[in-house]
Amino acid sequence: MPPIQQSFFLRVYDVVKQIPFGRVTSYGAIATYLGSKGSSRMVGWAMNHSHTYDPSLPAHRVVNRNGMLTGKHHFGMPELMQQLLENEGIKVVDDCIQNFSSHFWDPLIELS
DNA sequence: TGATTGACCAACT
DNA sequence: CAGTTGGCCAATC
Repeated sequence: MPPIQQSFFLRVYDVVKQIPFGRVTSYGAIATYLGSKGSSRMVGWAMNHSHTYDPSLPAHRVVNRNGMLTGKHHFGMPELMQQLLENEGIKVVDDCIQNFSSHFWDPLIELS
């Protein structure tokens, strides 16, 4: 799939949309896939307004590099993010995804 | 129109 | 070993 030659923003959304069910990825992985690992902060910012652009974006499948649900507080209800992840078969304990490596979905590999 | 910030990450002190 | 800093891009103050 040819990468969308749009703003950083839209490319982030494009990647997030392609995250498979029951899988998760990290901000840094997305940023690296887009070519700039330094812009991982941007990814987070983009997700902040993700619902404004497209409410259907699976933002709950994007966590930080440690598998910690740092952005859970942005889902309206902090419990919602964990709820959605567990609904996909992902175990979350203390805001951390258990067996994170197994659920990790790397756009660098999967979208190569 | 400059300065600040943001759901991050890695490197450096 | 923990706290700080630089980096990246876009939006808000």
